[in-house]
Amino acid sequence: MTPASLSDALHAALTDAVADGTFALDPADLPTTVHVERPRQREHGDWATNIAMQLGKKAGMAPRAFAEELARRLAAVPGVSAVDVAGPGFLNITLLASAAGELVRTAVEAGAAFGRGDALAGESINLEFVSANPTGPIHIGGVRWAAVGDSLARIMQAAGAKVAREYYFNDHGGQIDRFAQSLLAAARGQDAPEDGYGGAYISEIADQVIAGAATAGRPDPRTLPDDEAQEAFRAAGVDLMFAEIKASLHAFGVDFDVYFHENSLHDSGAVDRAIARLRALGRIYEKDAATWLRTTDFGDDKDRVIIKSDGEAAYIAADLAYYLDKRERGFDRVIIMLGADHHGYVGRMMAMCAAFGDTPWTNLEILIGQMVNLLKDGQPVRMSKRAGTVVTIDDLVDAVGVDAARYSLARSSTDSMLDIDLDLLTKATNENPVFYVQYAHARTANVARNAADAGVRRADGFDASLLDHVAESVLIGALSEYPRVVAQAAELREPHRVARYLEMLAGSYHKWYDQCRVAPFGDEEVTDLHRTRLWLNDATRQVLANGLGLLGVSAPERM
RNA sequence: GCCCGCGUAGCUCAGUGGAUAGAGCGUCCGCCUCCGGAGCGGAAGGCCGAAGGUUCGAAUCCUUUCGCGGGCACCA
Repeated sequence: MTPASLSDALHAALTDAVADGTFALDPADLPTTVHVERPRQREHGDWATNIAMQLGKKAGMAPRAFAEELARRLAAVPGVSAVDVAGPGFLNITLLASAAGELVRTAVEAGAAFGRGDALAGESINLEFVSANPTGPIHIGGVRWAAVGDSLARIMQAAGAKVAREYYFNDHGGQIDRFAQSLLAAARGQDAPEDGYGGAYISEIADQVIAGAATAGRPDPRTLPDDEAQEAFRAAGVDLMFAEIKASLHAFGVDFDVYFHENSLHDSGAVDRAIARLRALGRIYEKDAATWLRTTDFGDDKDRVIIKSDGEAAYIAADLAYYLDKRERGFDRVIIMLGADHHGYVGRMMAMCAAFGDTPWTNLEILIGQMVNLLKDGQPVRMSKRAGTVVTIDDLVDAVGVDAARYSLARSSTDSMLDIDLDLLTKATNENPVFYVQYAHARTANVARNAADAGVRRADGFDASLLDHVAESVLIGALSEYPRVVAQAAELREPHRVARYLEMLAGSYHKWYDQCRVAPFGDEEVTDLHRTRLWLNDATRQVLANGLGLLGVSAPERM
């Protein structure tokens, strides 16, 4: 019996009681799903619900009386061992070991599919994340979105959604011009321009541009007239930077389905078409030689310039076209992950969405994540390219490896600022909870090996009623929560829930391991208890592997 | 000034109205005669920033307030 089937049983009991008039409620008053949760205290049973406290008053009954009646009906359900009413009206439910343990078989047999669900079935989602400017390597701030975004994509896919990962590549505009100027200056041995980029990577890329031109038999770009030279460095430099970013992300385990170039929106006329569309809808006006979008009609603080008075498209013009492009590619849900420093965009982006006739927060969803704070010796360090204190995605991976990096970035809520202490990270890797979880997985693999050596085989027997140790019912309860954790993480867009869940599951497993032996001692005879425990061991292994997979973290057989 | 996020154990952080507020790391005490001790058991450590309110019940929701971070362009 799973929490879902228990929830269904509760719902059925409520429906019956309403139908026969015991509860003076309208069927519409009943929630579609009755929420059950694992009680904090083990003595409170396997599952608990507060439904009696929610509905009692509505039915004109004392919550406890309501609970008593519901308990009576639920106790008759097969698989339910005991139902107690506690406190103000909690229903504490204990399952028969045999009923609870069936989940173990379900999990093993479902394999990699265990935990997949339909919470997001039928949704076609475009998830944009990272989208760092190609003016330098991805630094530690951007890495957070790489880890969280990719995990979110995996989780939403597990929840049944069709997801495209997308990276928006800002290869147009002033920042890129400054990047090109910086490359040119470095190539000619000059100082970086005002507001330019001065890191060591700039001269490295400049050298590569020069070398690339030589290989291709083109003239040395340094010798061209200024504007041609700058364009040569721009075109080649952006490509090189792009390749580097892509390679770094790939090494981090993150591959995008689409790398979308902003330039293409301008070149293809998509920007003009988007503006024409809005003009036809009456959302556009001209003022002070600029073209404006009336975003204040849709809740924005002020109207936004989309074509500047110098005739150039403002940044948001490309956003209009990009959003429209995504929608026209068939995505009914466009999700964009942005850092807190871009929070100011939300209002205008939602207004833009509404201006097209779409529904803000439904067709367009913007997730704001707080920034990463870099610490050294416990003190915050301001990252500066000149001071050499920039920490890139590659630095992080070199220091701690992909698993530890991804896990530590994905395990906390993006609503919270994240402190990353480099010194701590580089020397004390065992302080990362990822190893606690991975070790649990390695341990399940080891137990399985030992069991196999001792001649314990799953196929020879499974008797769920034998899983009656407290540690086993706790572990089974933990396993049974996994599908709902995945669904919830997907719906709330919160991958960290999966990580926290895995830590809890690993804890339950370690405790079980300590108390319940799987492989027989010495010449002890192999019994169904050993076999059934091997099922439980393997079910845990499967869930740990599935969960780590959603985070893009490996599940090692040995450590 | 206005908008958003966050103030929970020594540190880093979970906890989308429920029962005695949790984990990892750090500190202290135990456990290798049998599945790997990267583990387990136990202890210490909290006025959940503060004050009001909502209700059977608030770390969680509302208001106010203090502190920290971020944002308020014809930059991208």
